[in-house]
Amino acid sequence: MKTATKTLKEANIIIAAENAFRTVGFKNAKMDDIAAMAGITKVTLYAYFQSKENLYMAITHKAVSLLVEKFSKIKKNAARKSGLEAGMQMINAFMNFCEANFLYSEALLNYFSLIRTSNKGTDLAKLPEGIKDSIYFEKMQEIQNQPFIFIADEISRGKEDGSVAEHIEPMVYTVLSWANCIGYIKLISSSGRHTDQLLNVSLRQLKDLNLKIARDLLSSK
Amino acid sequence: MKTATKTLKEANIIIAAENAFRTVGFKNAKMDDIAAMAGITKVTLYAYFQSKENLYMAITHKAVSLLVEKFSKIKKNAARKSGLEAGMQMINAFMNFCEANFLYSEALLNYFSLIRTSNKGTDLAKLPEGIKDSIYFEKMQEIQNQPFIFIADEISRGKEDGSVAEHIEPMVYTVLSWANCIGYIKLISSSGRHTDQLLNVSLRQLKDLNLKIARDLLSSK
Amino acid sequence: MKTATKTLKEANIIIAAENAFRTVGFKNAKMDDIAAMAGITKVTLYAYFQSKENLYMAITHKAVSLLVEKFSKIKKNAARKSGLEAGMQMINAFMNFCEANFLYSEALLNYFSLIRTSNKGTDLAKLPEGIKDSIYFEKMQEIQNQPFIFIADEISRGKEDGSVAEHIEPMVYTVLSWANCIGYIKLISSSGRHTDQLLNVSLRQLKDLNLKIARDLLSSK
Amino acid sequence: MKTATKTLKEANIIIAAENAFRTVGFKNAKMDDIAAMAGITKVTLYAYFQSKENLYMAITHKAVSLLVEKFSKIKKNAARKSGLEAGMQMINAFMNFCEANFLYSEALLNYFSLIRTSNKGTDLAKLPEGIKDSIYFEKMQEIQNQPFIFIADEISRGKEDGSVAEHIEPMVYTVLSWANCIGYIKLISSSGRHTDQLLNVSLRQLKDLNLKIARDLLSSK
DNA sequence: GATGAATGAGGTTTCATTCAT
DNA sequence: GATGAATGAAACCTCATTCAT
Repeated sequence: MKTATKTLKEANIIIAAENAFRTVGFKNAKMDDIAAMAGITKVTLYAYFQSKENLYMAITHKAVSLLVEKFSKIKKNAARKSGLEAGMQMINAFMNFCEANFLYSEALLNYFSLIRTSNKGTDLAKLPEGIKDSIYFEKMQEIQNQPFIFIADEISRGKEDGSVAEHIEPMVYTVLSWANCIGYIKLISSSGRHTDQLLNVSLRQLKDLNLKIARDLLSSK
Repeated sequence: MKTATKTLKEANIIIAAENAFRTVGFKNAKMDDIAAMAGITKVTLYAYFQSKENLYMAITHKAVSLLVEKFSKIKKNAARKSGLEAGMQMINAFMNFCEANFLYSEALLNYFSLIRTSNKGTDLAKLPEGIKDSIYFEKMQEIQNQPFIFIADEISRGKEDGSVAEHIEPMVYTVLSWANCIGYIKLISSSGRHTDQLLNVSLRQLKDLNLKIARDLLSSK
Repeated sequence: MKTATKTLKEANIIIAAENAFRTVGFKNAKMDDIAAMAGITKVTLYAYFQSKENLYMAITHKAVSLLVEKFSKIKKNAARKSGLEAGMQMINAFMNFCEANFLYSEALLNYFSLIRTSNKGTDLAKLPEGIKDSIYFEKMQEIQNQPFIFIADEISRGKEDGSVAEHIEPMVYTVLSWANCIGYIKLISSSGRHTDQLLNVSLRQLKDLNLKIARDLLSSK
Repeated sequence: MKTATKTLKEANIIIAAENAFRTVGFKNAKMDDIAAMAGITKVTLYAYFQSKENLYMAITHKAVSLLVEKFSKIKKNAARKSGLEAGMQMINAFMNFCEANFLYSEALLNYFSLIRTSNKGTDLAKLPEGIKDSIYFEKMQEIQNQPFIFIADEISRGKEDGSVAEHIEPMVYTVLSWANCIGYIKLISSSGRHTDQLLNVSLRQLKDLNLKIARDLLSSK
């Protein structure tokens, strides 16, 4: 099959899988159903993705790719803005991205847990079956740091253009911001019942506060 | 059976399950093995915990209980300290607790995802099998907010004793701090490879920074 | 416990078991329920009857005992009637007994199957667990032939008093009659749907015919 | 799978099950073992037969089918013989069939008990689990009367050709004969110990007598 | 003996994954 | 590559039976 066709088919399958996982969760989603939704057979599904885990990993990879793409666009469009602005835009974009795509944000977090689990010692032996030789797990390891680098780069630029304070270590604050975003995301994920309230706290307020703090931290003299 | 005995046996089983989950992960852990480790039969295991999911939920409940217990002690011991100090101790304790107990912190986060999943609409229909009518899921819903309340209470007290700034809304900053902690925890969980480095960032540095920011935020005039 | 009390308790339990078996069948009846119906604990139930099979065997024993009792009465009351009359009364009584007590008739037949199953070779090794050392199985073996003997005795007497033909071998015709009864019982047991019709055959007609044939056979010169 | 292949595989499984049931009895036979004997997995076994009960019902169905087949052949071969002869051949064949196949005859009788049990009221609610929606139970209901019809047909023909007496109602005497056979079968099933003696009665003698009586009844003017 | 808890054995089910055609 | 059938692993369940107190 020509690569183009193949890529298209893969994309289709991934979309079907996303729908399945989003609707009933990873565990409850059945490979049979995913295949049916993608209009193919289960065996064909396995021809493309060698395991359910790998399929999920493909979604994870897609999520990071999409995020990197967003960051890339921001970088391009914000070339004339300050490093601080560009960085803040990325952080904001990350939060929006996660809010808009619960599945993707869960996939991201799951990936983090995964590499922790697999590294109790130093080897990858403990990786769940289906991940071991997952091609998408390989791919993930290649790009997992890219989003961080995008933000750190802007912070560095900000230090040069004066929008970011001197004493800021780019990667430290990148990771810090990233962590704040993740925490926010994880928390709001538990507020499904009341879409904009958590313990009587307005999520919008929380988000704005989070962004404001990040900005203050970076620019504070 | 006397309640005391029963509770004791449950605790034993939970410990066995924790070991299993910690060692091989939730999915790979076998009910048979857990039962064997607890020195009982699989059937007896099912008599106590009606499903694997419920067993995991019991661990989640234990995790929150332990955390609440810690907070409670801090509250008692810090009666003569400022509200700010007490609150910061709790936040610090939360981070330490999660760092020390990866299983517990994962259980906590998993719980958050779960209640999100179950609330797409308004009903609990989408809950995975085994969670429905899980007694520990019930129990969780009763205590899930307690840790937040502990911290918010201290912040409130801090406003009265002047250690916390006037404009601080206790629950907003509680949730914010909580989110920061979670983000930190989630990130460090992915640093298994290099136990104290993540993207060349020192985790200790990150933690201290996180705490410093929280303290500054709360006390800033 | 005094024997009288014990016997009473046993009888109570057997009645409870009969109800259970009659209502939901042997397999579906639960020892727990039987115990509850008898107003005792399951463990106490086991103290009296060592297994479910043995309990069923006790019912079988009761059934045969009741039948023997009936035959005994008939023998006593028909002392002045001919041997043919007495024998026919017994055969008739057997049919009525089985019709009135589906559970008893099934128990009887089941016993027959059982001793066949256990005798593939020459030993009792293949007996189902719970029968092996069943005290009621022992007892059954002692009385299993009694009903036959009662009938055969009357036929013998009939040969003497001239009501039964000379050439009739008592036990052969006893067994033959017995077989006819069993067949009739077994067949009507499948007519539950239409309580008095089987393949458009009136059961009363069938029964009368059966009796008439038996009588003709025995008395035919 | 092609129907032919499927039927073949089913037949294989049934043979394995027959062996298991014959050897250790229905209750003691394990689905795992039956599967192993059939050279498949337990799961596959369940894919073909949805429950142990259904598997047994399939055997019952096979038994009736085989019997009907025998009757069909007799009918064909005895086209030039009298109705009486043909009918007697069928009755004889039935006895031989049951004698030769204890498992089949037990299955037949069990089926009779079953439909009685299920018809206490008017619904099928009381059927043991695994029988409800059993496809072979359905099938059984379709063919359960066929053997009777075969015999009744021959008796009818006998009335026309004069070999059977005028006053004989075909179905009444069919059922009567059938009952006699069943009774005989059931009795000999309990004679396992002494393969040709029961209460000192020769089984062969009993059988011949049974057949003679049937013939006399049908042909008696 | 009575009680509640535990056990052992095996039936049933669900799926991810693989095989054979 | 596509298809239907099969597999393996483990969850889940029901009960008769037994243990410990």
